[in-house]
Amino acid sequence: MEYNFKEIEQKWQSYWKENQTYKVDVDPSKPKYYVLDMFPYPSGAGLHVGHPLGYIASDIYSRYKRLKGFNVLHPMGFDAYGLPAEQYAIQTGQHPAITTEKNIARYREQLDKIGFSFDWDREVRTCDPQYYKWTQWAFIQMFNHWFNKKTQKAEPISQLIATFEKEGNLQVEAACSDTPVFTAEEWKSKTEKEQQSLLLNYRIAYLADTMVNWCPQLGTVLANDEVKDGLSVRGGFPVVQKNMRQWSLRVSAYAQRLLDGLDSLEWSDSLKDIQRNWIGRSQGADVTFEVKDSKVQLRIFTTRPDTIYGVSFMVLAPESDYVRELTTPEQAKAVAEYLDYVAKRTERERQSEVKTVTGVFTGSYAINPFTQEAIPVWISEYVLAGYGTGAIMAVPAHDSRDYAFARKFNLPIIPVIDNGQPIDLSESSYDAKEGKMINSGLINGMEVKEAIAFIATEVEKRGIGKSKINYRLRDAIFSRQRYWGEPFPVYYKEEMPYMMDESKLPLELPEIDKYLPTETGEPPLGRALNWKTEEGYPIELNTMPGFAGSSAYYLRYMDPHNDRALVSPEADHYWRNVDLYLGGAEHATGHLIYSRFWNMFLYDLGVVCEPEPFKKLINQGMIQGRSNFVYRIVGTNTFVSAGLKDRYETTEIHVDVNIVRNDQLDTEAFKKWMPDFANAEFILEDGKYICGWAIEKMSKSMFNVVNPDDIIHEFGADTLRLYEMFLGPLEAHKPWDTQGIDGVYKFLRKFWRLFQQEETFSISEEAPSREELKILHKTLKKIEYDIENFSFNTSIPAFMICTNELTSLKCNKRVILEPLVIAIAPYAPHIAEELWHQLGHDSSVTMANFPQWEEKYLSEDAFEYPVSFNGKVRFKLNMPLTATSAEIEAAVKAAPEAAKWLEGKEIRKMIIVPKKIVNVVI
RNA sequence: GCCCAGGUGGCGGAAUUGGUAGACGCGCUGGACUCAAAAUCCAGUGUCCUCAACAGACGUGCGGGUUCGAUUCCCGCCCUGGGUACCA
Repeated sequence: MEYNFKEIEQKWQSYWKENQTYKVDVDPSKPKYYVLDMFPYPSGAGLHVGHPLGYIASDIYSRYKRLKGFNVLHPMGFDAYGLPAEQYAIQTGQHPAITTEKNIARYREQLDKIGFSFDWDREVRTCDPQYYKWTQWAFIQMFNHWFNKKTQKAEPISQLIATFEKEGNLQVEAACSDTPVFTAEEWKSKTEKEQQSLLLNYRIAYLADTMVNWCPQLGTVLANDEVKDGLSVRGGFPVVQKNMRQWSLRVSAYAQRLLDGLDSLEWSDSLKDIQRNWIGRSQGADVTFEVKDSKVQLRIFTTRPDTIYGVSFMVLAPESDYVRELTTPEQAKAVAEYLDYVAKRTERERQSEVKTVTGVFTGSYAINPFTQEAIPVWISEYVLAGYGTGAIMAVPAHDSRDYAFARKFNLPIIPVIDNGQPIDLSESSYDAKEGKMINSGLINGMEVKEAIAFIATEVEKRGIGKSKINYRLRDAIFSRQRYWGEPFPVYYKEEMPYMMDESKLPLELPEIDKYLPTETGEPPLGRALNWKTEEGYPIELNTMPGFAGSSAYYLRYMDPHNDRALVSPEADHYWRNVDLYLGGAEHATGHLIYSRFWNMFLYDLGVVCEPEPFKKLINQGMIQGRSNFVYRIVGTNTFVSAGLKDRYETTEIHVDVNIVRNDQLDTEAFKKWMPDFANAEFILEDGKYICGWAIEKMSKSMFNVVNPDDIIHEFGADTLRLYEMFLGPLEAHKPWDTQGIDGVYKFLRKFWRLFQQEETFSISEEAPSREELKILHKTLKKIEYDIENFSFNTSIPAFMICTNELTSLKCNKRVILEPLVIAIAPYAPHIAEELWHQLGHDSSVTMANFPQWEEKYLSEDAFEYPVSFNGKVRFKLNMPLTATSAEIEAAVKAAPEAAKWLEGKEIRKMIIVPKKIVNVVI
C-alpha cells in the first residue's frame, strides 16, 4: 500500500474532531504545561506558508509534552478587531463583523488542514461580547485604582479618597500627573466635579489632555509603538503631534517592575534588550536653577551632575511651560516666530532633520548654583517636552547635541573633564564618562563617577534638587476614534467620566449607518442612536485600541466560558501562566509590554497568581518569499533567459513563482498567466528559460506567495509540517523555497515503507539486534534533545538517517519501529496515528508515552568499534589528550584488538579526538 | 550615533558548545531499471595542484592573539539584518 497522505490525513483529522482528542480540563493529578501562540488577526488574504511556522513549532512541543505526561493547554483564537475590516466597511458598507467572521472561517479551514492539536473548545475572539466584557471589566478596575509608589502596587481609589479626606495629599506618593498639594479641608470643600477632576490625575486608567500621535488619514490617535519614523505602522501615513483629551493607561507607573521582571524570564537577550531600551531607565538628578530677576525656578533633569561647572547655557523644549514664564518682552517676537516655525513642522520632519540645529534666546538668564554665574536660557526643539522636566542644562564640552547647538549660536564651550591628555574640542564633544574633573571648583581632580555621586548628594544637601530616575516609557494612549473596537464602559456627567455598573457589562457595540466620523467630527460612535445610559447620560464615543483585547487573552483561555469572572481562581491556580509563548519579535514594544503591564495590574488586585504572564518566549523568524523574474527586452514582447539578459536592454518583471520550477519557467503557463503575455516569445539558453530570483517579503504584489493549501494538496500536511521545520532554525528569517520539499516527502514515504512488505502492512515480532537498538536509541536521544532545545530543524535529518539505516537493514521489528512512531508523532501526527493504529492500538498515539532512550545501547566498548569510514579507522583508547603521536602509535600497535585491523597496513596519520578516540588513517 | 543578532560549498543549513568542518536535504554529474517518461535505487560532488588515483596544500567575512588543537574563546576591523534615536 502506497503512502496515501490524503486519505490518512482526512481520516485522522475527523477522528480527532469526533473524539475530542485534544480537549483538556483542569487535572490536578498531572503537571500542567501551557503552550500559546500569538493569536492571529484574520486578514482577508488568508494564510500563506509563512504564517503557520510558529504554530507548527508550538504544536510539536505541545504534542511532545503530552507524550511526556503533561496536561497541556494549547488553545487558539482570533484577534478580531482591527483596521483592515473597518477600512473595508468604510468602502463597501459591509459590517466589519461580517468580514471578520468570513476571514475567521477561512483561517480556521486552513489551520484545520495542518493538523494542529488545538483545543478549539477554548477559542476566544476579541470582538465577541462575552470576551470583551472582561476587557471592559479590566478597564473599570484600572479606573478604580491608583499606583502607590510606597508599596509599588495598585491600590483601590476608595482608599486614596479616604486618605484625602483625612490628611490631604501631601503624604501620598503616587504615580500621577502634576497635581497641586491640598489639605483634607481643601479636599472636602471641593465640588464633586473638582474632586473627580483631581482623581483623574491618580487613576491608572485616566482621561487627560495630552500630546498624542494624531494620524489624519486614519482619523485616529495612535500609541507610541504604532508609530515608526513619524509614520503610522499600519498604512504608513504621516503622524502629527496634537493636544487632545484622551484616555491613557498609566503604564509608566510599572516601569521599574516591568524592567525588574525581565530578569526572571526566559526570553532571548535581544528581546529583553529591546524592552529595556524601550523602558529606558536613566539615573540622574533634578536640579533647580534660580532665574535672574525672576521668581521662576528652573528645574532640569540631568544624568551628568558632574559637569555642572561646564554649563554654559540652558535649553527649554518649545512646548515647555517655562517658555511663557521666561521669555522677556524684548525677545517675545523672536520667540513667537520660532514657536510658530516649530508648530508647523511635522514629527517626521523633526526626526529626519535631526542634524539641523535651530533655536532662539528667551532673554532670561539662569544662575548656576555652583558658580553663581548667569547663563542664557534658550529654546530649541532638540529638547523634548515629554521627557524629564522639558528643560536641560547644556554642557557643550561633554554632550554632542549641546556641542552642535553651541557651535551654531556661538556659545562658550568649557571643558571640565580631562582624560590624561588634553581633550580636543575643535571637532566634537567628549561624551565619555571617563577622566578627571578640571575647572570644577569643589570637585577638581575627582574621577567622573565620584563626581557624579558627590554633586548629587551636594545638591540634595543644599536643597536645590534630588536624585531621580527617569524612564523613557510613556503612558499608553488608550482611545481610538474608530468604530471596530471595544466600547468604553464610560458615561459623562458634567463632563466628568464615570464607570458603568459592572452588572451592565458587556456594553455592546451599537449598530451605525456609516463607519465614518460624524459631520461634526466626532468618532463613528457619534452616529449610534440612543447612545446614552438609562438616565440619559452620554456614553463615551471612542473605542479601545487593538492591544486592549490582546492584553489578557491568555488568561481567558484558562476559563473561557466563565461568565462570572475573567478567570476563576481554580483555573488560574492550576494553569498559572504561559510556559511557552511563540510569536513574532515585532510585538516587543507593544503587546508584550502591555500584556505584562495588564497582568501585573491584575496581580496587584489578586486576580491572577503570577506576576509575569509569559515565562518562556520564542520569536519565530519570518519566512520570506523567493521571487522569480523574467526579462523583457525593452519595447518588445520578447523575454530573454537570465543568463543572456546582459546582452540586451531589459526590464525585470516579477513572475508568479507557481509557474516556475527549479528557476525554469513554464513558458506555456506564462503565456496563459496574463493576457499581455499571450503571444510572448522567448530567447532560451540550453532550450530552457531560466528565471532570475531574489529574496523578498512574501506578498501578493511580488507574485511569490505560496499557499499552504496547495502544498498540502500536493504533498500532505505532514510533509508541510516537517518541511517548515527543516527549512532552518526556528528563530531565523529564511526564504521559502518549495524545491527542497521533495526530500522531506521522500523521507515520509520511506518511513512508511518500513512498515510495508509486498504492498501490505507487515511487522515482525522478532527480537532486535544490538545494531538496530543502537540506531533506535541514538535517534530517540537526538529527538528528545532537539525538542527540548527547540532545534526542530535538526531532528528531521536524525529521522532520515535512522530510516535509511533501518531500510538498509530491512528492519521491520515492532520493538524498533513502535517507539519511532511515537517519536515522530509530534512532527508528523497523521502518519504516526495511522501507523499506530495499524500496529494494533485502539487509542490515539497522543495517549502514548514518549519512549525513553537508554545509554546502555549507545555505549561502545573499547576496540569493539573500529569502524572504517572515509578511509579512516577509529579506535577507542585510554590516552591523555596531550599524548604525542609516537606514544599513540605505540599504544595502538600494542593493543591486541588493533592487530587485526592494522595488519599489513601502514599508519599514515593519527588524530586524537575527545572521548579517548583515536582516528587512524591507513 | 548607540544596543543586539549574524557572516560556513552552487543553495538552505549541520557541527551535542574548544576536538575528524561541510551532517541532512536541494541542485548538479554519471549509472541501473524503462520503448520512453515519471517514480525508485546506486555512485560522485568545498577549492587548488592542466586529467585521474595516491599524497598534499588551502579552506568557516578580514587581520592579529590564546591553545597540542579555534567555525567555537579574546582584541581590532569590514559587511548584512533587527531594534532605537535629539531621552540630557
